[in-house]
Amino acid sequence: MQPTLSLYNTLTRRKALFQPLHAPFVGVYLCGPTVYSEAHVGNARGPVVFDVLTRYLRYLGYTVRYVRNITDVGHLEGDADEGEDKISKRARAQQLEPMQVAEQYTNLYQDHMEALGCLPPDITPRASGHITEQIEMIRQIIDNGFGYEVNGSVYFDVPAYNAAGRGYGKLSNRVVEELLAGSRDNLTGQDEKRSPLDFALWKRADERHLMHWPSPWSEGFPGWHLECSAMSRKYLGAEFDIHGGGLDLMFPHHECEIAQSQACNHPTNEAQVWMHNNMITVNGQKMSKSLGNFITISQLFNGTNDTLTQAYSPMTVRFFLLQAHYRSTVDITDEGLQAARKGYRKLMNGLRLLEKLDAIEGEIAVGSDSAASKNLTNPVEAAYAALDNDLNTAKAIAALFDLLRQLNGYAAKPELFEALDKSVRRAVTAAYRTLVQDVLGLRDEPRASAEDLLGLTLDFYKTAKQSAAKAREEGNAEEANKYYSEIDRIRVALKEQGIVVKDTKTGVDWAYSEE
RNA sequence: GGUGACGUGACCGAGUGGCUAGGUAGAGGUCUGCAAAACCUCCUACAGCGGUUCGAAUCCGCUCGUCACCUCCA
Repeated sequence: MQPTLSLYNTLTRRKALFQPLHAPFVGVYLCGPTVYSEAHVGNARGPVVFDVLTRYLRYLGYTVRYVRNITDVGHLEGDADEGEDKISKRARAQQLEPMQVAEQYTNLYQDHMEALGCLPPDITPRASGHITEQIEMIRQIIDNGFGYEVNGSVYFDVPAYNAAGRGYGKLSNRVVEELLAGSRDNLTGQDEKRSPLDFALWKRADERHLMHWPSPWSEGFPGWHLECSAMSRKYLGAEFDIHGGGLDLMFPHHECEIAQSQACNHPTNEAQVWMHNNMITVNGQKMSKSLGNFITISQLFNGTNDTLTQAYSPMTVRFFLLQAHYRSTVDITDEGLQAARKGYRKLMNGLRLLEKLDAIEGEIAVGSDSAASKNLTNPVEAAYAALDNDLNTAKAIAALFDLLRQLNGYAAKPELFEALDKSVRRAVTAAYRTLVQDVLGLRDEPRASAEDLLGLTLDFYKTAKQSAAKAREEGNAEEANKYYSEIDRIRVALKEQGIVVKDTKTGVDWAYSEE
């Protein structure tokens, strides 16, 4: 397989042709959500981008194993490593089992991701289900001299690691000395850490802590960077192809992940390609839980957020996100979403158009190299080239609109389309479908429910009945019969769909046909 | 303070030395019983100032402005 896809690698700060370590297999890991509250739109960007990435890799012929974890343990709140586990805190407030909270938000998250058109990952590992793997990893880190225990807690020794020439900071472009200089908690006397840069691998649980597990060091819980190193290693190997996440995870989370993995499995950068999607902003400011300026995914779907005037469907949101390149920030606004909705629907109308165009059989071939044919195949090539260029979905979508404009033109003049080379016709309609549905993952969302449409039909039925009755009263039999034949047409048509219209004294109703 | 990113037309948003981005909105037209959709045409911008170059939105410098990471965060 000839590689064509280039990806921007945070580690090298440049784009490079993507070459899997073990083609045709590709291992992809994306940092998933912490399930102690509902996800906001910002949390959806990574999954959507990586969904397109894995879809495209598969389109290119790779066999992908896509892992997206669920963090249901370990992330601490508050300053340093003090404070309660976020999940525990939430659980106490709601009088629920911690795992119940985690389960609830995990399910919600997965429903949202599915609605947004994200195919389920191949593996969705939970941090809580991989405590033994994490303990094993800590043991290795200690054995290799990069971890130390204090009072039942274990910390990663960043200075020792860095002194060994492993390059702490290589991903986020930090220098250990500068980090130390900029550190502000260098005076906290009771801190167990030897260096402010050290981070927890294992924490002893205090009595308020609801989630804890036995370990060689204490009854406690794993540190918050460890799960991804441990789980990615388990399912993808000590070094795999692509690791992704939000830009804000680059430091310290991903930096620490690399350190942990390398402390165990030197030399490795855990993944050969590190990808980071940019943030979603609201009024130019990053959407974040701590700032409180977030729009949850539910709010977006329901329109129940002050910054929104209405609800936006999942596919509108997906299209909105894909209209920007993943490494750019994208500002979420009502206007922007409205524009996205129209664009998305336009694309969907195009999908329906294809059936009409594909039904055109004949051909008065003008050759596949005619100018008209080239005009059609050029945007298709441009779309794939855009995706190959660091997954530029914005540019790919622009190319699709270019193609669509032409197809719409041909729909009005089928004889012109018929005159084109058949293989070209087939190729471009197929490409449109593939790009829109399979690669970008945009599906045709039903605009109206069957029930709503049935209601409309029954309204016409009722009106016709009233008109018929009125005509009969006025002695206009011919007029009345005209209406009755209309009424019968509606009855027969609905019957064919398995619906029986029932005329009752109280009005018109319907039921499923029992035949 | 350290590090990094960005500033594109009414709005969103690609591009990164010469070639129309695209979507939305707006104006005009074609089509049309009315309308919608669609198509055609128009509105053609790159924060400011200097520099490099035959040529810069694109490279360099300065100025102004915005944002991000350095602390949980996708």
